[in-house]
Amino acid sequence: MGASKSEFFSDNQNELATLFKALSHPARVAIIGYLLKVDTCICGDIVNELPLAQPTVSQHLRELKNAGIIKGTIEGTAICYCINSDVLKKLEAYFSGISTQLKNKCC
Amino acid sequence: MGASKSEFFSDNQNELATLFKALSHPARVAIIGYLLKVDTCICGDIVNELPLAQPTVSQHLRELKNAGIIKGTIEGTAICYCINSDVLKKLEAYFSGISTQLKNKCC
DNA sequence: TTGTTATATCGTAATATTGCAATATAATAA
DNA sequence: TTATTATATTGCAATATTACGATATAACAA
Repeated sequence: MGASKSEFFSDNQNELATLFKALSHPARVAIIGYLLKVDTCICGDIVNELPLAQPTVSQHLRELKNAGIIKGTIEGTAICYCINSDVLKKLEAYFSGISTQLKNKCC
Repeated sequence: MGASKSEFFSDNQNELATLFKALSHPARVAIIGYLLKVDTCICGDIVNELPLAQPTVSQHLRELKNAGIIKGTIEGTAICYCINSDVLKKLEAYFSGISTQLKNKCC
């Protein structure tokens, strides 16, 4: 097969899985780290930061954008990418919720 | 190609990507949700909770275990799975760290 | 022993991901 | 206009993931 049976799972489960999939490659984790490190959102040098060819970086950026984790707006010749803080707050809430639930467990 | 160039990224980036990959399928998100819901760690009925065949569920459990997100110990005929809270705390810390860094940003 | 129950592994088909060369597009500069 | 620069898209090969039937294993029951 190869295709996930996503129709059998809840919207929330599918949404979370999509976000995690977007973050499931070290290049994309590195992109997030770089966007956090630079002070501004104007950043046209992500390609130079990564050990990958330009089309590959572009593909990774698109996956992060499709998942809603980053936003990109055209800024003249360059494109300005920045983190979508709403989505990352949702993920933070997911894990802090898990942490709360784990407090009373046996292991 | 198909193989990630993980050797070009840091250990931390690769570790995070591995954890996110383990969570990047709705069935595995559902397994985590179920393990949180049940009170005890003795849980031999994960297969019945999911709309997937037994070998498929076993495969998903193995991926979660390989990533270190869950632990499984033999309990007679059944196997007792439970969440590895250390790993989830690491993920919680990752996102709360991001949230802190985002406070001073422009978007 | 044989049967049953719970879970894992094997094998394989369908599909998805990764990476990049080649090429396209789109904005600005000369 | 013709460059140049920045980014995206196309096409394709290599590899990984997903799913499950068939089968194996391992513990316990009769």
